[in-house]
Amino acid sequence: MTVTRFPPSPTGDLHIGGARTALYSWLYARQNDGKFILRIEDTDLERNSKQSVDAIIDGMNWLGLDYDEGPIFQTDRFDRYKAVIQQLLDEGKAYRCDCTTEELEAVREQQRANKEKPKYNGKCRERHDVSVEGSVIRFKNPLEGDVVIHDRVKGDIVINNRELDDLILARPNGVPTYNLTVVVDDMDMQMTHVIRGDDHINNTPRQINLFLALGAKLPEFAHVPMILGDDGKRLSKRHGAVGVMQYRDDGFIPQALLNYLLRLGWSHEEQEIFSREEMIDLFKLENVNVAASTFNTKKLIWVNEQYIKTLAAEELAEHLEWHLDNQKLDISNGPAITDVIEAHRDRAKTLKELASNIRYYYEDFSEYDEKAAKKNFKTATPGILQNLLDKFKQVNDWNPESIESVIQATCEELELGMGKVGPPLRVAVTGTAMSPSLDVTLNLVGKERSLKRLEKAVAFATAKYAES
RNA sequence: GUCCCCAUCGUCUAGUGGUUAGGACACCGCCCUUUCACGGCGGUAACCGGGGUUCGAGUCCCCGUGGGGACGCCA
Repeated sequence: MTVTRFPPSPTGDLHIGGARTALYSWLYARQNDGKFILRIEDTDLERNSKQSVDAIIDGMNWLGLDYDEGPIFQTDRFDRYKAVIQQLLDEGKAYRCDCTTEELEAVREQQRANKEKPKYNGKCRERHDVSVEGSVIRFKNPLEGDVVIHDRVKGDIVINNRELDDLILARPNGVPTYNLTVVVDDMDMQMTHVIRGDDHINNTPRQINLFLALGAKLPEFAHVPMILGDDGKRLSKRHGAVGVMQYRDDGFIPQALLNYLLRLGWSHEEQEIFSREEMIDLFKLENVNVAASTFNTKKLIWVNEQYIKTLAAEELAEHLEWHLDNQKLDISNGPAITDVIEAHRDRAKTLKELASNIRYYYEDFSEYDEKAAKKNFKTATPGILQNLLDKFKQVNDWNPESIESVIQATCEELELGMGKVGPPLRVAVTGTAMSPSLDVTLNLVGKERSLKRLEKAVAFATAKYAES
């Protein structure tokens, strides 16, 4: 069975880069009816935090990347790691080293000065007199020969063992380190595919050597390229949104973000929008691009718009709920939210924007948009609005058609074009210069509210005209 | 510095020896229009450089150059 995993270290939020490798791993598992595991790599006791664990899980949930096992915490598996390390020690595949950090740094300094790659010099490799107290345990990496990674996206990568050094498996306090725990876990969890960022390519040959030393079956490796910020540098906090949840706050639909992330560095013919099912069905590791790609918010926004335009109104309403709540907009007193969504979905780039665009259906406004009022409330306005108001009062069946016919009637009676009547009416009823077509807008605002606002606008415009 | 990875429009990409180098985002123009949008139509814009291989290279090889990554008792 196919088994993949996503193994973040809990030192921060779930980032865009992490979200994408999680997505790829998840897709691969789902596509092959396999298992997707969430593993928390929390062996750096200093830096990891409970909040980060929660943030990562929140992010995974929001994105809908469900896992079949986990979260598994490496800190719960220390006994197992210790046993493996002991086994390596017993078999002479690992050794104790008591070199001090100062010593190590001096060696590296020297190597750098000699224009060499800094690495451990193997001083303790053949010693047998190192005391347990205060010493680390190192892996005896092979000294010669090549390690070949048969990478599913990059192709074969060859690294000579001379480039590698004896990595530390356990700190003096016995806490195991990353490369050891990853290998033990991937071995124990029978990982078939390791899909991760290509910043890990350098770790892979070391891990392969460890797998080999443990007599374990090698998983397949797939290193996906990094995501860069628009300055060409690796994506980081400086490039705007930190965690994935920031995108929720900014009004993105999780599926849209997933869609964007999928297409960033992967493609299928000329398709841009993929449903969840299509993603699972069509994703191929071999189609993942080999080069790093730049994150582009404008395209993400475009993808988001596509989802806002096409998702079922009910589903959109669910996603919108958080934003309504966040913007303190109570929609219990007003038109059905799905109707409002239908009227506004072509006009919003984000859910955040959508939420703020629809306030006037549910709440009265106290002020007109300054520019809109200035531009559209003229000396003739009170008369026009009063004419509309009188006719609207007579309408019993409040619907788009009846509203439209009133507007037409006013235009004819006053011998004015739609361009003279529509804009002031819009400002009067919505307080803004933008809304869907007037028949739809007034219908949603409702008769009672519309009349009240028209009365207020007549008064406002009259007073304003009287001033000058 | 050493090792590894990479290189097609500004950005995401298609392209696997013969194409007018295609699509998408963005940008610009036109149309639609009571506003804001949507939409429709059209346009600008790319094979990093140099050597090979070949009848023929964006595509294969080599060398540069440029970018990214790694070089931790971080993961």
